[in-house]
Amino acid sequence: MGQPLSSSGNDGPDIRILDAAERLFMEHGYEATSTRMVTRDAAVNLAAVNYYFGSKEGLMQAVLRRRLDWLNRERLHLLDAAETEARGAPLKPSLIVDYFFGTLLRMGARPETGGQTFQRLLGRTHTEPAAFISTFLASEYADVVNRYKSALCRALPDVPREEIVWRFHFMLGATAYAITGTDSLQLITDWKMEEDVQVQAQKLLARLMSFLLGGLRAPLPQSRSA
Amino acid sequence: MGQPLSSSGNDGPDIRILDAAERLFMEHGYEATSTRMVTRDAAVNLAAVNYYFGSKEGLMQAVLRRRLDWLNRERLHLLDAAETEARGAPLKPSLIVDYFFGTLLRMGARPETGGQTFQRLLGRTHTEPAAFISTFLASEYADVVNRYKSALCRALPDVPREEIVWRFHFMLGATAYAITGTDSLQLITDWKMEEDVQVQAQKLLARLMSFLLGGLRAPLPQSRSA
DNA sequence: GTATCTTTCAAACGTTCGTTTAACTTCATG
DNA sequence: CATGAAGTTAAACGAACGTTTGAAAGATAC
Repeated sequence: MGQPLSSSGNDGPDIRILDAAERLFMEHGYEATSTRMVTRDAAVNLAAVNYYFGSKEGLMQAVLRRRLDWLNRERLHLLDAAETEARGAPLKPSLIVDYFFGTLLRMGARPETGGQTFQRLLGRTHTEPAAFISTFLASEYADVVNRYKSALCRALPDVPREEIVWRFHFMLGATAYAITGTDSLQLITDWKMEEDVQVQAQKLLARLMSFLLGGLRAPLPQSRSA
Repeated sequence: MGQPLSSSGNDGPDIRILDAAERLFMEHGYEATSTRMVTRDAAVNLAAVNYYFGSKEGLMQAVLRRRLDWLNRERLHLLDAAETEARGAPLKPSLIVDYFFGTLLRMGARPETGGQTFQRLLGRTHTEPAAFISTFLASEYADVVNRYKSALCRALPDVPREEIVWRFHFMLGATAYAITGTDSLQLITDWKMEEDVQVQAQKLLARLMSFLLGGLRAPLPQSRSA
C-alpha cells in the first residue's frame, strides 16, 4: 500500500486536510473553496496547506491523486488479467465497459476509497475550467485511456477508430454527469431514502451499463444525409 | 422578438457586457471570472455590471436567460407542432430526442444564437456548484423537461417511467459533456481544422444522435442478478 | 542536556474581489 | 434654456483571498 486510503478519524494532519478538501471541493468546486475553509474543517492551522502541499493547486492535485492512482491501477490490472486470459482474442465490449466504468461506480459504494464524495468530485472535476486540472487529469489518464481505446477497437473491429473515440467520449460524459449527482434540473426526484448507498450504487451501475452498451453498439450514423 | 440575440458590434453597453460575460464565463467558469475582466473586455466602466444587472449573479442569470429562453421556447414549439400533427398518437423516440438535443446542437452552428460559445457555457453550467445556478436552471427547464419526459413515456410504453427519467439523465450528461468540448482527457485529438463549424456540428450531431438513441432503446437492466 | 530537525502557531503580507458612492456628463422633453 | 431622468465615471469601501514569515513548541539523536 503506497499511501493511506482511509480516514479512520485519528489520522495525521495531512490526511485530515485531504479529507476536508475532498468534501469541500466536491461541494463548492475548486475556485469557491478557500484554504481557510479547508483548514477550519480539518482543525489545523491556516499555514498547514502550504506546509504540506505547497499551494492550493498542490492540494487539489493531491486530493485527486490519492484516489485516481488506485482507480487507474485497478483498471489496468483488470484489463491486463482479462487480456492475458483471452490469449490475444478480443474481449467482450461489455467486459471492457464494466472494467472502466464499473470499477469507478463500485468504488463509490466503498467508504474506504472515498465513497460517493470522491465520485462526485471526480465527475465535477472533468469539467473544471482551470488549466492545471485539465493538464493533471490528462497525465493521470493517458495510459489507461489508450489501453482501453485499443481494447475497444479490437472488440469492435467493424467500428472505425474515430467512432470508438467519440463513443468513449459520450460514455464518459454520461458517467461523469451521473456520478456527480448534482441534478441541477431535478430530473431524479424519487431517491429511495431507505436504501443504503450500496444498493443505490448497484442499481445505478446496472442502469448506466445498459445505457452505455446500447450507445456503444448503436448502428453507425450514415455519413451522407440531409 | 423579445430581446436581441445578435452582437453586431455596435450594440449598447448591456449587450456588450452580455457578450463578454458569455465568453469569459465559458472559458474560466463563473467563480474564476471577475467583474473587472468582464467590464474590461466589454469596454465599459467597472460599475456597469451592477448598474445594468444588479450583481454578478444577476449578470450570470441574464447571460443564460438570453439564450435559454429562446432554446426552450423552440423546443416546446417543435414538440407542440409534432403532437398536434400526430393527433394523440405517440411520437417516434428519434424525433423527440432530435427536438430536444438536436435543437441545442444546431443552435451551436449559428453565430446569431451565440454559436459554440453559449453551447460550451451551457454544458459547463450544468455542473456549476453554485446554488443559485442550480435553482435558476431548474426553473428554466421545469416545463420543457416535464413535457419531454411525458412524450418519451408515451413513445416507449414498455419502459418504466423511472427508467425513462434515468436515461434522460444519461442523455443529458453525454450531451453536456460533448458540447463543452473541454476534452480534459484529450480523447479527441483529431479535430479537422479545415472543416468549418457547421460541418463539425453536423457530424457531432449525427454521432451523438446514434449514441443517444442506442442508449435510450437499450434492453432494460435485469433487476435481480449477481 | 544540548543540538538539530520537523511541525505548529499567530500575525501579517500584498492583492484582488464584488459592490457602493457621489460627482459628472448626456440628452430628450417641456 | 431649464429640468430631470438616464447613463457614465473615478475613487473608494470593507472583506476575503493565497501565501509568507519568524518565533514557539515538539520530537529525535547523540
